[in-house]
Order: sequence, then structure tokens, then C-alpha cells
Amino acid sequence: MANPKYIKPTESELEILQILWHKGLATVREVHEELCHTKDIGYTTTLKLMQIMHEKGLVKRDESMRTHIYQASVNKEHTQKHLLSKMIESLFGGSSTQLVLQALGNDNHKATPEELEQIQKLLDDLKKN
Amino acid sequence: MANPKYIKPTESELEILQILWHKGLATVREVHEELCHTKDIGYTTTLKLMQIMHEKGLVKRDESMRTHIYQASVNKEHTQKHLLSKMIESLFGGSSTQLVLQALGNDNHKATPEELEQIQKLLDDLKKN
DNA sequence: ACGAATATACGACCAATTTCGTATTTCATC
DNA sequence: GATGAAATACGAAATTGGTCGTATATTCGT
Repeated sequence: MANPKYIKPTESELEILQILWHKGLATVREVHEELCHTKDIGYTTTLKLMQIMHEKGLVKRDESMRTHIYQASVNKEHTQKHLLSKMIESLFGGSSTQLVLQALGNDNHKATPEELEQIQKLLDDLKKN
Repeated sequence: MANPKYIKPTESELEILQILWHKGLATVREVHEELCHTKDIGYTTTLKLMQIMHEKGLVKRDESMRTHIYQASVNKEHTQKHLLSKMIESLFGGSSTQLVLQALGNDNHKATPEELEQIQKLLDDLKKN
């Protein structure tokens, strides 16, 4: 099985990972309940998805009980960084700066003054090197 | 046909859009030559891809001559912003700041001092409001 | 005017993703 | 123990993206 670090989760898998990252541990039923809030989907579909994610190594599960307990086996930050890297390559010609400029200028997701300070701090850090 | 603004281009389509955004106008042959630099792919594959993009409304073409001339019909910045927005939603819980922090800290795509200045300028701008 | 080169059109195939139906297992409870 | 609810396993269909082969049309050089 390929190293999950280098696997690109699909859209659906990402939705499930989001839920697992948030909840930590969860059963298929619990994940399914969450998914239902936004999607019209059958229980077995969620189950199958999570089984496939298990085969791929994207999630771990405790099978010692009848009802399996799942958790993400890929790190949230690593996954974000990996997918972001791909996007920088494929959409911004490899320039993270171009992406940052677009993101900060994005009206749909405005940053608060506190967040701007947070970015300023990191920027100061980077300037030193 | 759906409004191309709301279409999410696939990976391959994005590669072609990149080339068209850069060249402005181009034939299938020219796009194909570029693609070959990075991918091992047949000419008819490129052709088919671009035909499908035409059906979807992602590209326009001048068919008045035997050799059609293509150009992107979706704006580069709009497309970037649109896909970025989706990623912020689906991967960063709606926080553009989280994405920016990850992107700036990305070792694979380091920003140059000049770029950091560019970001600083935008940041100063945002802080004023 | 004919043949080679080059263009488009189009259908077919394969792999991956998503979906769900059905079979089987387990467990509680009556 | 039998029954029904709920869980897992598994296979199959539908969709989509990417790939290419082949057919057909156009142009150009000789």
C-alpha cells in the first residue's frame, strides 16, 4: 500500500477526513449523521467510502468491537500542506506568493485584524532569513 | 451548458488553461508541444481534451481556418479565486488565514525577499481598513 | 493531380470514484 | 432459542477523466 502521505484524498474522502479530524474518534454511523447534514447519501455509501479509506491507509480503525471505531491516520496539517503544494504548482505556477496575494484579497473569506497580526508575525519571521 | 465560472476544471484542463493563459492564442499543436515537455501524451489526447473544454465553455476557438485557434474563455484570476475559495472551504474550515499561514510556511515554494515585500504591502493595505 | 503530412471528429476502452443493493454477522430482548 | 435491529462485507452499476486508434478532410509540394 502506498504511503498515505503521498495519497491525494478525493473530494468525498476529504469531507470524511474533516469530520474525523474534528471528532477524533467516530463510528461510521456518527460520520454518516454528520455527512447527512450537507449531502443526501445512503449509509452503506458512507461505510464503503470509509472502508476504502481504510484500505488506502487514510484512516485507522479499532475492530475489536462489533462497531468499529475510526480515526484519521493522516495528519491534518500535513495533508493541508500537501494539497496546497499541489495547488501552488498547478494553479499558481509554483509561486506561493501569488496564492497568498489572491487569498488575502479574497472577499469571501475576509481576515480579521487579529489574523492579520498573526500573518504579520510570520512575515517578520521570514524576513529575518 | 453551465456557466464556466462555476465549473471546476480538472487537473488536465488546468494544465492546458495555464498554457493558454500564458500564450493568449494557440493551436492544439502548440499547446501539445508545451504539454509534451512535462508529460508523455499523444496528440489526439490533447486535442480531445481541448474539444471537451470547448464543449464546457472553458475555451473559445476560431474555426474559420482549418487549424483552429484556441484561447481561454475563463479569466485566470477569477478561476484562481474560485478554486482557492473552494479549497479554503473544504480544507481550511473557511479560514483564509489558515491557508496563508500554511502557504508561507511551505518549504517547497519559498518566497523571495521581494515577494515578502509585496505581501507586506498588501498586508499594510488591509490593516488600514 | 496525387500522395504525404497534418487537422479535426468521434467512438471505445480503462481506471478511479461514487453510489447502492444484498448477504451475512452480531447482539439484545422477548 | 427466535426475531428484529444494526453493523460489516462485498459485488455491481453509473459516472467521470484520461487515453488513444481510426476515419475523414484539408492543404501543400512536386
